[in-house]
Amino acid sequence: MSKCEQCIVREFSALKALNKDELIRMADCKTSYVVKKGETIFDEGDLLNGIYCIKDGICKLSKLSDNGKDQIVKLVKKGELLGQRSLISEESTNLSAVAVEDMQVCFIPKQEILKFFNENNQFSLNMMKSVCGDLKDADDGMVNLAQKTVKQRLAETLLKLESDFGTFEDGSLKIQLSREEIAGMIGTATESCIRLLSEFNKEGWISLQGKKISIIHKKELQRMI
Amino acid sequence: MSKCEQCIVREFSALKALNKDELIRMADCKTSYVVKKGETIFDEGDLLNGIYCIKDGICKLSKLSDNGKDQIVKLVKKGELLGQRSLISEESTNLSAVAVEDMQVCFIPKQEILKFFNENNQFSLNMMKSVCGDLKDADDGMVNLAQKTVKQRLAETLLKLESDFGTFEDGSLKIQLSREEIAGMIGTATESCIRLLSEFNKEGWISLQGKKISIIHKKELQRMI
DNA sequence: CGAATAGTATGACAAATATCATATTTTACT
DNA sequence: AGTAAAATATGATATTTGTCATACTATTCG
Repeated sequence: MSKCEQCIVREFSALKALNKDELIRMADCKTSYVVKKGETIFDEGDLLNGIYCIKDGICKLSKLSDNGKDQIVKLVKKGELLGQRSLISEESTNLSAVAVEDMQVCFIPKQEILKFFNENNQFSLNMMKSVCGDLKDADDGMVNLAQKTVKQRLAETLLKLESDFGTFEDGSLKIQLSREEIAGMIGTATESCIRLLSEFNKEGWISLQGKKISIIHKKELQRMI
Repeated sequence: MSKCEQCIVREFSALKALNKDELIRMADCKTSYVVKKGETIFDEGDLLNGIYCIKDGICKLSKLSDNGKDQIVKLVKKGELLGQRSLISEESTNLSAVAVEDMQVCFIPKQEILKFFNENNQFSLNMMKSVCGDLKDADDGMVNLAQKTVKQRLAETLLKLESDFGTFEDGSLKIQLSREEIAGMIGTATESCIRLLSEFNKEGWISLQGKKISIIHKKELQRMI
């Protein structure tokens, strides 16, 4: 069993407030495992008995709509926690979490987290801040979905993917999503997403080579948001 | 200065966790005032120095989009708190709050709330739950905006207005919003909203008499969601 | 390696929604 | 009460976006 004390990713989440003793306790009760790309961590409606700490990789939080499309609400990456909302609300999840690339995650049981809430005020505060950050993002997301065009949302999403996940040396986005997943993020039909990507490509704003997407003229994308 | 101890609405929010001493302290430092319909409590970008407790009335939380339209993210009513997100995140607000009907609100300074966070764990937990509830609603809202038609969102919104705010004896919704505000909630153009309301009216699912809206056939509205 | 499958691309068309114009009704105000 | 202003209503039209069909390309798997 690896030690949480030595795990650097805890510094990126509410867990950074935990002291040495708490970290040892957490290491004792956590279970860590690997999630392959495409595998599900939890499904809409599941009752979670704890939260997940993402040691490596990225997953998507999404909700299946009646029309059969998967709306992606958030991408969660290394260092972030997963499942807090459900745990705090004491409800089953409203979203499912699926790995977008291979992941390493640790599961921390509910009882342990509740103890932290009770004994470590800074941990509670951190967690609150993190949820508040999500809320702000979601509110902004609503406004975008309601008031911006698909084209604007695509431009914005591409820019955000670049700033959140970075690029390889060749300039292409490190995070590789399918066209369907990008469509699910911006809330449009897959064909519309593909069409607009082609258009951006023809305009010379981005370049497409298979799944690799590179932003060529960031300014042009920013201008249209 | 009225006593928070005797104010019933505190039971409906995170404030219910406060003990007698804390309530007395809060009563001491709070300021209560009246907000007339249409008046602004705070504006996008304002730095809040505390939170608001709504003693009576309803306000809308909205964000102005570049296209000049106001997207309504949430309606906040009697008993709820306002401004927590901004206070916890220590950021300026991303939303503005405007009274939809005459209101009575109390302002509680930041320092006091922070003290409660530090000394009253149940208060923190309650606050967290409330923010998590907002997050769930926002996530659901995103999926609706992205995946449902304007017609479906209008039907859903009407049903939600009825269940959240109730009806008068004549069956009309207690909360009275302008067509523009309803359009701002469902994320569409005012004309589209008016047109669909007319259509629902002609179908006999709702009835319109000026600003008064009554749901006649709830089942039909539910069926189309 | 080659077939099967999933993913990507594009055209043609349909449906949903926004925009603009204008009429009508309601509300606010002196 | 009477007028100005705002809100509501509706038609005509343009634009955006979705859907369906089909082709092409990449990937997987025996």
